[in-house]
Amino acid sequence: MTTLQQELGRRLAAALEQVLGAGHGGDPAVVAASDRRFGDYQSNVAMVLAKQVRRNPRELAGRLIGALDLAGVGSAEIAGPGFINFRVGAECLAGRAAAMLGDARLGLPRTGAGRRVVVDFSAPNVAKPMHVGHIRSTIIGDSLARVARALGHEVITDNHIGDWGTQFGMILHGWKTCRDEAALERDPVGELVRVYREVNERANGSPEVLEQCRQELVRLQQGDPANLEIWRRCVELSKAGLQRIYDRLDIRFDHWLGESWYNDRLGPLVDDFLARGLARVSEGAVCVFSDGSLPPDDDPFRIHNEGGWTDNPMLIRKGDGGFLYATTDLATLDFRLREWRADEVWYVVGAPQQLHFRQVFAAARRWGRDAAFRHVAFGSILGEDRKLMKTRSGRNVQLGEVLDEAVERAAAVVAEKNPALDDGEAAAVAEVVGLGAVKFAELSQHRLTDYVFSWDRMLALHGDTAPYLQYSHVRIRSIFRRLDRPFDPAAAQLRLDAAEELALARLLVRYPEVVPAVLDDFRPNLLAGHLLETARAFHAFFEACPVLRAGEAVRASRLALCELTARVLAAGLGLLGIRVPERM
RNA sequence: GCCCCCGUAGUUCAAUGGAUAGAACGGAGGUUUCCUAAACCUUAAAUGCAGGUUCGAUUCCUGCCGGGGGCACCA
Repeated sequence: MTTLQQELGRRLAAALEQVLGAGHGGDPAVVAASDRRFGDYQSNVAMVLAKQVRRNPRELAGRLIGALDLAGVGSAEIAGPGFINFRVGAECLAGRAAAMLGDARLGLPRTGAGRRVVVDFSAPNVAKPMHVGHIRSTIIGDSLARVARALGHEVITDNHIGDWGTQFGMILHGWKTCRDEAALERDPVGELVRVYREVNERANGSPEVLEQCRQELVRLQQGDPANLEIWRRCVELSKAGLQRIYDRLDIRFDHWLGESWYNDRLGPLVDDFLARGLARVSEGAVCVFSDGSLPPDDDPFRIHNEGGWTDNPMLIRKGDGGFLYATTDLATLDFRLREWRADEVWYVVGAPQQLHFRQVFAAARRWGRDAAFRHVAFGSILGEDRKLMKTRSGRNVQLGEVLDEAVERAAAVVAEKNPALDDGEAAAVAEVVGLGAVKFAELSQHRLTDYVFSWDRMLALHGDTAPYLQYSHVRIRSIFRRLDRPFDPAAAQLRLDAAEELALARLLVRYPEVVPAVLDDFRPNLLAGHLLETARAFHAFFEACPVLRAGEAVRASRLALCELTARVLAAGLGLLGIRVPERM
C-alpha cells in the first residue's frame, strides 16, 4: 500500500518525464500542503526547476499539470508563483480510509526492511538514582525503537548501563562504612542511593575519604573477591529496581550489556590501536590524535584555542592504566557491528556528549568499523536556576517520584470526572493517564529543546497532552458500546460529505506518511503533533456529525470513520509508548 | 579563546527553504433536555538585532546581543 504522498509523487514524476524528458534531475517533492486553503498536497518542483530549464515557473507548472494523470485521485491547479496544488477527491480519501481499515499495519510502509538497527538508550548508572534527567533518553529512545520496528527495521534495544564506573569507589566505601542492612532489605535502591549520597557529601572537601574511595575502586578493578561480591550484589539490586520502573513504563530491552561486560575487551582494543598506529602514548596516556584527513574545523581531534589549532586527543587509556568512557564505547561499537551485524547504531544521549561521539565515530571508522552511526542528541533539563541538573547534587527529583506524582494527580482527576468507575478500574486508568502525560510531555516537543523542569508542565492533563488523545479514543469506544448490533468496519461503505468528515479523513490517511518522517531526523514530536491534529479534527467532526442518530448508510460510514480514528490514535500513541484506556 | 545547541504570542511549545507563522495554557466571550464538557465554538496576542544568498528565509550564510553546554586522564 503506497501513501497518497508517494502516489502523487509518482504521477508527478511521470509528468516531469513527459514534459522535460528523462534525466531532468527534478525531484517531484510532493508534500502536505502548508495550509488547507492551498489544497491537500503541494509541489514546488516547477519553481525549483524553472531556473535550470530557463522557463517561466508558472508556465512550466501549467505544462506539468497538463501532462498529469490524476485519475482516481483528484485534481491539480497552479497557484501563486508556480505552486502545483493538489486536491484529493472525497472518493479517493474514502477508498484509502477503507483500505487502512482492512490493513493491520494501517498502511505503514516498510521503509526499514532489511536494516538492522541497534538503539542505545536510557543507560542509567547502577547504584545512582534515575532522576528526571534520565527521562529523555529513556522515553525518546523507546519511542524511536517502536517506530523503527513498526517500519520494518530489525531493532535491537540495548541498555548500556553504567555498572563499572568510578562511582563504585564511593559505593564500596559507603557499603563498608555506613550501610544499613535493614534498610537495604526494605528498600534496596533507596538505601544504595542514600549511601552514595552520604559518601559523596563526606568526600566533598575531604581528600582522605576521596583517597579511600579511590583505593576501593582500584581493589575492585584488580579483582578483589570481597569487593567483587559487593559489586555484584549492588548491580543485582539496582537492576531489579530499574526493571520495576521499566515495567511500569512498558519499556523492554533486548539486552543489558553494561560497561562491565566489555571489561576484558578493553586491553586488547588499546593494544590493537597502538599496533595499528591509530593511537600513541602522550603524557603517559594512550591517545587517538588527528590523522590530518579532515579539515581542521571538521576534525574532532583538533581544537582552536588561544594558540591556534591544537590537538584535542581522545584518551583511551589513562596514565595509571585505567580505561575510559571512549574505550568502552569503542569496544561496544565493535561488538554491535561484528557480533550483531548492525547496519545502524543510534545513540540516544544528551547533546553535551556531542564531541565525544564525533570522536568515537571518527576513531571507529579509522579502525575499520563503519556503519550508519547516529548520535540522537537531546536538550538538557534545567533546574529552576536555568542551570543543568547535576546528578551529584542529590536535590534532583527522582524518576520514580515523577511517575508517582503523575499517577496521583491523574487519580484525582479520574475520581472527579468519572466517579462511576470502580476502584480497580479507576486506578488502572490513573496509571495509564498519568504515565501517558509524562511521556507525551517529553515526546511532543523537539528533542533538542532545553527546558526547565516543572511539575505542572510535565504532568499537565489538559490541552496538548496524552489525556486529550486518550479521551478522544475513549469517546469513540463509548459509541461502540452503545451499539445495538455488531458493526463490521470492513463491510462498511465510506462516504465523506461533511467538511468535518473530509478534514478528519485527510489527516487519517496521512498517518502512514507521518510515521516514517519521524525517523528522517529522529523526531517523535512530528507524530505527537499529527495525533493532536487528528484528535482535534475528530472532536470537531464529533460535535458536528451525529453518528448513532444518523440514517443507516451515513451511520455505517461514520462508524467506520470513528473506528479508523480510534485505531490510528491507539497505534500512534503505541508508537510513543503510551497506552489507551477503554473508558476514563 | 574556540566549537556545538537554543532565542517565535503574556507563558510553554510547533512549523522537510514556500504562500496570510500553527497549537496549548492563561485572558475575553459563548455552547450541555443531544453518542463522556478531560470536549467544542468565537476572539486578542509573536519570529532577539543587523546584513547576505534566494522567485521566496522562523528555517541557509556572516556579524552582534542573550541563554545553555563542551574542550587530556569522570561517565
